[in-house]
Amino acid sequence: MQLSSKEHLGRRMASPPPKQTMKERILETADKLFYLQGIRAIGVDTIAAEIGISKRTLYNHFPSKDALIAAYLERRFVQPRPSDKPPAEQILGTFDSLERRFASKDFRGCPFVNAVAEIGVEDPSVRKTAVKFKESRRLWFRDLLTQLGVADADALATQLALLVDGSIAQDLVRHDPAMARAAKEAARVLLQNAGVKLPA
Amino acid sequence: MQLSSKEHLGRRMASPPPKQTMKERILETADKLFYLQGIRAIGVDTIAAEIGISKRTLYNHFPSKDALIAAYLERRFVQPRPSDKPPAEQILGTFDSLERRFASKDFRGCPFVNAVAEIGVEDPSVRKTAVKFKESRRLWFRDLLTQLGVADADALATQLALLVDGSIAQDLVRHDPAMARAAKEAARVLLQNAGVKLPA
DNA sequence: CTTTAGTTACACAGACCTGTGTACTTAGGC
DNA sequence: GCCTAAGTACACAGGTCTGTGTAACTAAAG
Repeated sequence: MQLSSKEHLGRRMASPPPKQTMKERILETADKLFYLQGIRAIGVDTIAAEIGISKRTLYNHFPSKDALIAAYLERRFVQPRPSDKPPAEQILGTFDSLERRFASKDFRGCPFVNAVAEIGVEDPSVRKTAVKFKESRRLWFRDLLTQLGVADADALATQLALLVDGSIAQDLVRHDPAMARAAKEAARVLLQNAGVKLPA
Repeated sequence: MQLSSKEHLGRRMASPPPKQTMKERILETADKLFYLQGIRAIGVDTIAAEIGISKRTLYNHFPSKDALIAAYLERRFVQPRPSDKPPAEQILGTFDSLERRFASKDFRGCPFVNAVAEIGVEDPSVRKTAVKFKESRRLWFRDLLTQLGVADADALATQLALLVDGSIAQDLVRHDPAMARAAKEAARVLLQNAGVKLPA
């Protein structure tokens, strides 16, 4: 079950490959379990056991489960990388990548929305992180729409964000990647209606 | 704290006003607490205490918490009543009523989506109920669109459902009724694009 | 009045969970 | 060879949760 003696990661800054820090190993495993099975469903013992470390070690890196949850959500927060593709293509590509993620059996909805549903009432910081994430994606849309010369880029960005979250929620319950295609078609109509010329 | 001696409901079929059956009282309270605070966050003790009954009584009406959860979700499943308003008005009215619900401080997202996020992994029946609900609303949209003579009513119904769930998810994290208005505007564009003539 | 169904009060088993305390081991750095 | 930092093993306190067992009570119906 545990293979702790076989590998000794966790040293600081070995010359070229620092491999993976213990903190990162914990976060990686917590991410997998929290996301796939739910934050409340997973105890710290389960996370430690999955890595093969003692619970004590986990608590030496994170003062509490709440801190681990916060770190999990912060780590999920990734900005989309700037791309040199045409803006319209980037926007519509969002729904293609959603469709790919929906097709995976490991997709379980939006981690931020799920976290709010699970513990949003008793931990307000979770909701704040979720808002930050939602807003960052909305602004990403808005920036691309502005590049396209769309008049009311702000309003349209919100609408596109609705389609993204709608398809995610629908896929969470239906497990149907077609939800991403439906969202893409709707997005296409909204973009065309705003005067954006779309390829093919 | 408990006022059990003051009221003695729970008799069977008194002539005109059966008032409220014990089972219904339990379900009503479970609904409030499960929805507002989360299924996992609320224990059966809390529900019993809130009504002022003993835990034993609760378990005499529901064999397990899982059964209570299932009944809670079934009870949340309400079909929209048939209306004589014009179909387009009914469709857009959906978003107005969403906006009203968002404005309430007691709105906490879609109970079915939340339930799937909370316990969907370990209780597959929850997801099945959620699918049933989502599909019933989609079909309600589809029927109205068919009445409007929309060609691909099925696809458009799916897209409208995405907007509904998207605005609910966004409001869950943002607490912003404007999400409903944004969804309504998007719906308007999609309907017009499908050839539906809209008032005002 | 007696029977019966529903309820209450309360204890408790068994599980699980977060977080801590403690003594031991291991591996580098100097 | 010694020191220090990190991890391990393991017990345990204190809390919560689901579900059950039991004896007493209450009210309605016959």
